[in-house]
Amino acid sequence: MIVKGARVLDGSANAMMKGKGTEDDRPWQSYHTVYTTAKAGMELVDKEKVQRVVYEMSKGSKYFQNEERKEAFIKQKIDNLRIQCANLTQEDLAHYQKVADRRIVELEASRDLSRIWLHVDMDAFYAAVETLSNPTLKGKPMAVGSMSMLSTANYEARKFGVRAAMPGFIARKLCPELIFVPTDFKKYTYYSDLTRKVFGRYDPNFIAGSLDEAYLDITEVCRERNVKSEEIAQELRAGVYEETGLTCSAGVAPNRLLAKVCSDINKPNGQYVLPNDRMAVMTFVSSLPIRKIGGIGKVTEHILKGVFGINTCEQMLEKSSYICAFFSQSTADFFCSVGLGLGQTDSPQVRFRKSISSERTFSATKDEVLLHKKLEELAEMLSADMQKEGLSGRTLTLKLKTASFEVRTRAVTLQKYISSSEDILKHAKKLLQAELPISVRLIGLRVSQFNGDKCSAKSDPTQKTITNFITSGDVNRNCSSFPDVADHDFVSNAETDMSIDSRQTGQLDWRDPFDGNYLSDVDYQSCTVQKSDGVEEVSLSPLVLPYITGFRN
DNA sequence: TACCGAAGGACCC
DNA sequence: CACCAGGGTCCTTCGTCC
Repeated sequence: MIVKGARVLDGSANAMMKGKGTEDDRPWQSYHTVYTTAKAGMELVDKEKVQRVVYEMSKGSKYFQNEERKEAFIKQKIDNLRIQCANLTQEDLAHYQKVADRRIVELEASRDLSRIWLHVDMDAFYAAVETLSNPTLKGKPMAVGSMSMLSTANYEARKFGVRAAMPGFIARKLCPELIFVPTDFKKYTYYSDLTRKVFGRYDPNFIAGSLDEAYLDITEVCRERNVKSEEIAQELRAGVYEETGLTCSAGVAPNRLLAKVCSDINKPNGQYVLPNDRMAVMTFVSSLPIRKIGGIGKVTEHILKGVFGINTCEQMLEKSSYICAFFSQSTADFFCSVGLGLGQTDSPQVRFRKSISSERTFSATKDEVLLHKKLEELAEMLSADMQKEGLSGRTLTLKLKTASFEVRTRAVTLQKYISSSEDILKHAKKLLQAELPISVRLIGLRVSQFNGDKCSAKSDPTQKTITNFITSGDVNRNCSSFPDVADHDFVSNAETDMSIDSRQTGQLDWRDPFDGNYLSDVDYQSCTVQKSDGVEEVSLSPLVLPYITGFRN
């Protein structure tokens, strides 16, 4: 009965896009890839056609089959969550509503509208650089990358539906005229450095997100020069153009998460300013699709949409009781803060790399001699990179991608720190040996647990333990289950700083256990145990129904 | 129970 | 002709040891 209900829901959720029973006559509509969602410069693309071509080119391949497998897995997860959702009682809901409301009040209290953040994003960076060094490319559809994968495409190519993360052979099908240019990181780094010189004029401590984007705290420049953020953005973009001949887009907002969203709005060669005003932020966020938020990708979008009907950031708040019921606290915090339009506003920290790796794809083989040779090459490449960076580490991870695209990792942690190719190879061989025989299309090696990055936990386990027990997870909240440049930190800055700081200095000043946050954390815990008089009440703690839980059965 | 290591994923560019 | 990268970050779960 309930299951049936869930199916009905399933149908209606997709009905908006699919109409009834299109599964058979238009199968491509259900094949979603990361690169089929609209991007800047793709408004006029015949999406239906692109979908169809991508599907036709992919159908039946090993890659495709693996995608189907993963898709099925997620679909099942969604179904399960739906059922659990339907089983929530009124009391449960009332309880979680209270939890959510309290949390939202706390998050709201942490809102900081005192800083002005600017996010710069170069327009089709790699492609633009290549065009700069080869002007004959101007006006022609071109993409940077290879037949197997594209890093980016210029705007002419995007008109055909060609875009980053799309395999080249599919792109060529969409646009037979497409010119392929191999990637040349040296070139991009050179231009990236030029842009960064400009960024430094406005915020010497800017955060470089990648070669082509950065976050600047322009609060001080605006104040000192008594100019509006809009003018700073304008001037900065002009400066970048002057220094490099490249265009970029900018977004200005009270925090980094929103600034990033804003820089995408008037791309390319444009900017958008979201004023430091609570109402403006709430209005902005109310209609904003969750997928625009950094950290919410294809899967999370599917789940939130499919299970709770959440499409916009505002709906994160409307459904906050469900969110608190089904997700871990850090994840729930992130989602709610998205609904409030909160994001990081603190000053940048120096972040240290935590791992170094290299991996290579080749045509699938199970030839052990060949595999061994690949492994040896990788060990040498990795070792060379490590020497260059002066790194040594004690955890070695072997990564394999099977001929059927399944990814496996196997790791060992050694007593001593290693960096020589001999050491790496020696242990890598053992890891590989244990997996043979196997047919793989990719091998990778990664070293982590570097010498010198004291893991904070070791220094003072006791203190952490206690704090952790009470605050349950705030310590790692650095980024809820969503990686990336730490955009979604919504909670007070001191906390985040800690987890990052402690890592680099090794000498931590654990933040005082006092800021020991929020009663609500206690609440989260207590609701697990709540009414444990009747022993079987293990039910609905958010900790019991975790987010990405494997549901093996 | 607390930690940590290992394995698997989601996401980003 | 050809059939989907590579370099990272972080989160979550699980098993084992104490």
